[in-house]
Amino acid sequence: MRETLDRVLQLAVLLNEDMARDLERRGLPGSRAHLVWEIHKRGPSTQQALAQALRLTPRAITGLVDALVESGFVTREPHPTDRRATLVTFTKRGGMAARSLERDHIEFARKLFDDLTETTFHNFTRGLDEVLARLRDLLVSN
Amino acid sequence: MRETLDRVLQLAVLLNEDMARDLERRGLPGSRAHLVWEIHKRGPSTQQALAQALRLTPRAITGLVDALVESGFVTREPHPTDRRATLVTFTKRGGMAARSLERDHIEFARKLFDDLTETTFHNFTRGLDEVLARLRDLLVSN
DNA sequence: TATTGTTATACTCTATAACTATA
DNA sequence: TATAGTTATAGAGTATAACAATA
Repeated sequence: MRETLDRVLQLAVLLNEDMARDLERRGLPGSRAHLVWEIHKRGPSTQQALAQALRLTPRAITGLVDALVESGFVTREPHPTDRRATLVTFTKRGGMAARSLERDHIEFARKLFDDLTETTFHNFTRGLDEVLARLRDLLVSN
Repeated sequence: MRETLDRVLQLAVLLNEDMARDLERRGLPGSRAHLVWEIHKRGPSTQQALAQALRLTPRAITGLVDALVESGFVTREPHPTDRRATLVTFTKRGGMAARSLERDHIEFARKLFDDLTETTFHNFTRGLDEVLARLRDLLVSN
């Protein structure tokens, strides 16, 4: 079991490094990509909403949004009904970047799993589901 | 396939968060634990060797070792034949911490996989191996 | 000359606390 | 009063570059 856990951890490390390198090439180092991904999933969002979704402080979001504004991925638009709030919104460039992330994410999944037989893939997915459920249990009762 | 990749990524995130929280409780926040783990695997090591193993700059290792010396996990011992180098070496406390990490790592693997039937576990491990091999291929030819 | 580790400096990401404008 | 976001400040982790001691 220890060997299997070690392999899961190594898979996590390698995926992480690979994605980080890829994102850096796109001009979206580190956490900025998470923010782009979140806006892609949610649409234009207040900074509060983003802070909660990413479990960061509002201050951290301010810094990330500043960086993404500067690099031209998003703009701060006025909230239509609450003048305290801003809606972080994709520019054309930001929207294109997000859609490109999504496409390449799917393409990457295909490359990663395409070699597996249908049975192996199915069994892997099944085991993964059980492990994930078990981990969630462990975290709740931690 | 996209759903399976998403689950792998979520497993990575959850494992990461869980381990980070656990390590912080032991007084080994963030990267210091990686360094302790590496010294545990390698035995007393020069900072150069640690820099290469963790793929960090020598300067980063200096900072991590400083922190571990200050918190009493390691000492810098003179290298027996090379007076430029130091051997980063566990104190009693550091050695105990490393062995405790190892024990809990194994215990965690048991908790995570114990519910799976033998067949499910075997199939999961097998799929994991293939995915890991495939990912290594992709990284080489990136 | 090359290598080991350090000092000096800077950047990113994160946090807490105090503040402004609005609700 | 409470909420959205900012300014001010601090700490961890990382990097590059220049340097001292040693090989």
